[in-house]
Amino acid sequence: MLFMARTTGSHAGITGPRVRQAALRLFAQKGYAAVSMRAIAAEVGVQAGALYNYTPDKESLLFDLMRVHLEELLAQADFGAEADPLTRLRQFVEFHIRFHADRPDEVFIAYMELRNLSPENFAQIEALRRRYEDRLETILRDGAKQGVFAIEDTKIMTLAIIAMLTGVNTWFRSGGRLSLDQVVAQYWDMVRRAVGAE
Amino acid sequence: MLFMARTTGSHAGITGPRVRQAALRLFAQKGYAAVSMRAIAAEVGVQAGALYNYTPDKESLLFDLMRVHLEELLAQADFGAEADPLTRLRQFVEFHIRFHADRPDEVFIAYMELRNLSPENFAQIEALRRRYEDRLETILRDGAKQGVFAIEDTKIMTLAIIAMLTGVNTWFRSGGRLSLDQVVAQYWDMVRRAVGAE
DNA sequence: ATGATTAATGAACACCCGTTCAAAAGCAAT
DNA sequence: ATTGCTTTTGAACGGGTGTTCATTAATCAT
Repeated sequence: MLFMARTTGSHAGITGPRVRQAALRLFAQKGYAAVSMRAIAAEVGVQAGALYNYTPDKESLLFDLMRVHLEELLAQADFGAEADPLTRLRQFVEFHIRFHADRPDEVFIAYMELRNLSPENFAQIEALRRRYEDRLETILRDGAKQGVFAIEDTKIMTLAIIAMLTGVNTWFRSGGRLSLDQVVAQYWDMVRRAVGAE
Repeated sequence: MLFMARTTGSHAGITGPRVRQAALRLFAQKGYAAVSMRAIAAEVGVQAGALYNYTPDKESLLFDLMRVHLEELLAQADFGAEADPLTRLRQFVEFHIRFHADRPDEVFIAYMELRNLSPENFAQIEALRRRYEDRLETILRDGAKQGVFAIEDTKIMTLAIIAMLTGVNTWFRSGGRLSLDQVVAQYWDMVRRAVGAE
């Protein structure tokens, strides 16, 4: 029993993920404040009370969605410090666009629903986001130091690039006029020029 | 009585703007769905019922704030077609940053609360925004045609530039490390490079 | 089959929502 | 002081909110 997995009496293993998935979809579609716990429960097919087997409260549902999203972002955003800055910047641009295009709902929530977090949770999410921004800024600083980039202020450049890249999510639709490959190529052109490379 | 309590009768000319101002502030701070009509009324200093002398319903309050904001944006965003594209692009960048920095609440609402509009109102706001984007795209197309800019896809470049410039609002604070003049100068550098000018 | 454990129900709690409207209160002109 | 008009009140409407919890149902180990 001590080493036995918790298989006893539950489709909790099924309901739990379904709750998070329903919350993600509804939060992204209607906004956190406009989605009731009863609406989430209805989407899952249970009563509202059952949700509290999987989350202590509504805000934790939102917070966990954001936290997991940003932790995945950080886990995958690894651009080895051995490569040259231009290569690492290209990797960053491609990674950012593809990662975000794959998760439109998570991205939307993580940017739009920050107001609904408690100050403590807000600080945690902001810290994760800051760590991601630092990955890019490190690349830019390395490139500037080596004379590969011509950048006046790496902090501004960092925020400008991320804003530009994240903006793709507001209009890109798979199956539209442009393939994601084309989008990546064009944004890489713009970023490369903006940092003054070549 | 040393302090006159708020009285009734003939304050419409004052109350109306105060309602819109309170709604703007609260919507930007807490989000549309999280702000009650009673909260807006409390900010103004009246009862909730009085608000309905100034708006038919809550959504119209939001819609009018967005509409007026975008109409002002369009009214001021006039870059004469006689100047050369590079000058007009510089004017656009400077105008966009300054106009948006002056109205953080309006900008925030107009980007974040679109979900809370009815389909008809949403379409109207989107049309206004599209007209603004077209002002920039016209500049980019003119410049590309004259060979002043090297742009593969003007539509993408338009959206990328606007996303980059609007991103300033997420971090710029008056009295911070950088003056608005410096911000304008740096973003102009980035945009000029991105479009391949010079 | 029994007992233990877990998950889900459904009702209840206290409170908040947007909106309406008759009544009251203020103002300006007579 | 009275009349006509505008503005606000305050209560009410029907319904929705997040959350709790005793009860019931479902599952698994023995």
